[in-house]
Amino acid sequence: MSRPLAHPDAAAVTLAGLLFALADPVRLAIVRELLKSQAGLNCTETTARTGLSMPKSTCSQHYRILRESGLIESERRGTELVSRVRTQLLAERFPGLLDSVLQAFERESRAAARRRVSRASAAG
Amino acid sequence: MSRPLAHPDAAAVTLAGLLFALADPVRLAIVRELLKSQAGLNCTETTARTGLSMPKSTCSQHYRILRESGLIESERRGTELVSRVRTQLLAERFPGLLDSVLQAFERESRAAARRRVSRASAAG
DNA sequence: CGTTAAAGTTCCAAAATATTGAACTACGGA
DNA sequence: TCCGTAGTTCAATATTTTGGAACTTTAACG
Repeated sequence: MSRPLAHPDAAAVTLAGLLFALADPVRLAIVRELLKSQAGLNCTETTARTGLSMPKSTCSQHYRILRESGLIESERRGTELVSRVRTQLLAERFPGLLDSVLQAFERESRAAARRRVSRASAAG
Repeated sequence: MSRPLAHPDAAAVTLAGLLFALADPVRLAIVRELLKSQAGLNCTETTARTGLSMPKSTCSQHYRILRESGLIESERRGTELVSRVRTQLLAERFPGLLDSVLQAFERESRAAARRRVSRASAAG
């Protein structure tokens, strides 16, 4: 568990960094899951909830990238590392950005769900 | 200049694809430059205007990724390939997304400009 | 027509990144 | 103190990106 966790301040958060962090489907899913639970989640829980399966080392890497981009902040609680989305900082630095990405995500999810339904009714 | 250009339709445009395409600083700069010129630009012009220097093969690759993500459409005009941002399709598929990304880009550019100015006045 | 030039594309090797198993560190019980 | 749990780091492997060279296509010029 080693080194102290580095959290960039508002000025150090870059658009390129955020887009890079969000551009990975796994990380986008993690962010979304973190937003759903305002208490924060650890790596293991997130993996479980998103239904993604990945080794701990990969999860750890993704969290590091999310943290270093400024998207999330993490805090040690005993043996685990609990993370939350830095909504306030993000809203301040790039108002509307995270919202619109998540809105797009939801929009896409809804469309996918509709397609599943219509396929099922066509088949049945 | 070989194969016919493939342009995904609205339904085939995915958030992951768009974020991936936008997450590269070079591609983000290209998109921004394309938006500034509503007539469309070719690879060579874009490289010149953005001030980026890259070989043709790299430029071609970036354009292909932008095209396949649905961000831009390209049309052959003689020997060159002219591209435009598919603003309408994007607004339809993911309303507000591109806008907020570009707004964030401008915001960041302005902040960087301010920093340059204040550094210069501190030094002078 | 041939030739030449311009603009991109394709190919492929090298460079850069990402993934992941294994070893390791930290913490909290029993 | 010894175990088990949660994460991190390391190093090897796998994947992706970059860019030079060769190639294709179109146009312009004799």
